[in-house]
Amino acid sequence: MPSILDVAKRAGVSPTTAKRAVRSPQLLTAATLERVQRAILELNYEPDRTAGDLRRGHSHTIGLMVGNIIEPFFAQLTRTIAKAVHARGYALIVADNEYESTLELEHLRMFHGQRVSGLIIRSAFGSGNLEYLQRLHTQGGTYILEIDHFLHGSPFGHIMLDNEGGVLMGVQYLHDLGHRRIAALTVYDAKRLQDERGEAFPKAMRSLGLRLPKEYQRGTTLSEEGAYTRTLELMRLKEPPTAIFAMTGNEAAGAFRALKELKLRIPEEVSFLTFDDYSWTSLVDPPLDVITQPVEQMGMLAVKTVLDAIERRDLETVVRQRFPATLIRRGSCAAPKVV
Amino acid sequence: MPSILDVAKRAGVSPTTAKRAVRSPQLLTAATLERVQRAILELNYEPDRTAGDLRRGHSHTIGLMVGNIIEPFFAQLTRTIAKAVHARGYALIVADNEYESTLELEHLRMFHGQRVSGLIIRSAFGSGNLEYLQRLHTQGGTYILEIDHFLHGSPFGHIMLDNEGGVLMGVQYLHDLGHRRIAALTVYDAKRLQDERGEAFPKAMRSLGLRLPKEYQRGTTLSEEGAYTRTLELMRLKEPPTAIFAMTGNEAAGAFRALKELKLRIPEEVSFLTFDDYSWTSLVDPPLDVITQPVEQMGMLAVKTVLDAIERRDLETVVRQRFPATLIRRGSCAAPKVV
DNA sequence: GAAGTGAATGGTCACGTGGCCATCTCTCGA
DNA sequence: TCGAGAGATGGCCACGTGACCATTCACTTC
Repeated sequence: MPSILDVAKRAGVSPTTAKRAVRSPQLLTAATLERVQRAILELNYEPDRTAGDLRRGHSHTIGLMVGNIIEPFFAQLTRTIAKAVHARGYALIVADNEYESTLELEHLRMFHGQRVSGLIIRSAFGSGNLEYLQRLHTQGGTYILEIDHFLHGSPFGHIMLDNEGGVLMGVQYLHDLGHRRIAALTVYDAKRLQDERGEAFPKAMRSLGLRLPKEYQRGTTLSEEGAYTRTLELMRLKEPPTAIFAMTGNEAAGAFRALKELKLRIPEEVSFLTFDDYSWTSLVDPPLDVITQPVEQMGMLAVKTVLDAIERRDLETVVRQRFPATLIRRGSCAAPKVV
Repeated sequence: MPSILDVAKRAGVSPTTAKRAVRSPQLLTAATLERVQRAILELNYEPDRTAGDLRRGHSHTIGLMVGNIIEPFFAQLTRTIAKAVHARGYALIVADNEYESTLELEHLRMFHGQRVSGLIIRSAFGSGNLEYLQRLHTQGGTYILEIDHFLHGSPFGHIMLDNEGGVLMGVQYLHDLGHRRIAALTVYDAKRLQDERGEAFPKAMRSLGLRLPKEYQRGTTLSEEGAYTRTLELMRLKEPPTAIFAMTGNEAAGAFRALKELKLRIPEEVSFLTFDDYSWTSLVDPPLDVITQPVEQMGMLAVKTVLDAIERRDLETVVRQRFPATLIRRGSCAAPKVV
């Protein structure tokens, strides 16, 4: 693999001059510049970034840790972030933690070993790795930004949806349609799991004066399977909810499957509302009412924040930004049947 | 950021001894080993891979280039590959080419700059970057493996679906149900675009003695929008097809939307078959018959192939493997109406 | 007790780059 | 003719590691 030394030799100039053809061409004579550039082309020389990064003590690499790349939310986020990162000349290393802090720690070690200069992370549940992240920041000089979620007591910046506002908007929407028995597919030990939507739901219900029956309050695992099972249970209660509110797109798939299996007509027999506008939500029958996040905006701001901080060499700036949720109505929610 | 020198100093041993605690602990006395390990813990030392890679002349990084991370096929592939790559101690850098060779070239340059030791690539259309890939292989020592598609004249290995077999299986299935007027959503200048499914479809039709009317042969762009428009056109012909066969999951979404808008009942009025089993395909009404790919197997074999070759330092082995497609019947295809 | 042996530890250099300082050459004015 | 100054080019070292060779030391063997 040719190095700048080979280029220099071929062009008949010193290594320093050859380097300048790449990094500060204005310092060279047109003739010299051209000679070096020809040598670069002939040899297909491409600077070795790892060597440069080693010398400069700061890499051109960003780490991205998501929950699960397959979930469309993260896929979209990854894509936006990859694009923005590449546009500024950095490389993106990705990993997913499967919401598991043990696995996450392994990946954090890998990121550390690769000396990423920035890290955008959707943390696993539990604050177990906060200490490691802090060391990565303090000792490792890595700029860290949380996205979609943040750890309790985290000193880092974050970019998130206004979850509380989104949940309230959803509950309000259902309430205004006339629903009183609303069940959410969410976690009810939300404090422990630091799940904002889970915390916001009972609050929103209370603020609208709605009761939350005990039997509605069994939590799910936020998975498709969990939502499927829970929805079956809910709809078989003596007093089933008149509206189901899924807190993630994953859950929506499971819940929708359950409602289909029960042959319940939406929205005539039960209204259905979910977070996340996935491609299928407008294809099913009826198309679903959804609460969406501005994923692209969030991803782009994340990259800008991280790269600006790195390039300013300012690791201390903390950016905390909330984006508003948007409700899209398509017809899966309606006034409940009068009983 | 602490280096192995700091560890050595703290443990009161030479740098060489300290390194051995990390790389070949069996050479050290239990006492020495423990002293060094304590120092490592106290300093949170993590070896700098970029430095090691520079010295060894071979990085612990793999590049993955996909078409578009948002497409579930690629999302799933990325996840499988990321997992397998991490399991063997490598990092994964991802990029998507948006099927555009100009954009792809930029990303290839980035991969080259990062000195990835392996590259798994779903090439963009057109063979424009083949030369660059060959140089990356020959001069750069990068092991290259194509996935899902391969460039005409490519000297590299590839891992792919048996596209011809899959298309034939689909057409045969529809034929056996009694369909004679089958339209595919595909490209018809398949040779130029090197699209195997597009090439296989007319062949499969001929082999079963089926006519392919001229007006069925307008190509699509393999996009959701393209499939939507084309499906509307097809179903408005004087002699519309009795079955629609979408060649990608993307197209399926567009086509399904079009059929829904036309209020055509599936499968009573038109049968619908598609490649790719995406999460929504079983949620819509009716659930769709699909032809699936063993994405996980493909991803895992890809990683094994690439990493084995790298670790054997054998760049010349070429692996070419086809995986069979599977047909899943759910009820979107049935015998055509007798007219 | 000297030489031999093997285990344990230490020293040195190169990988390709970026940053810094040094040198060379040419022009121009006095 | 000479010196100043600027423009152009060159030399050298460090980043943190891996590879290789060198050294030390305790212990065995005759």
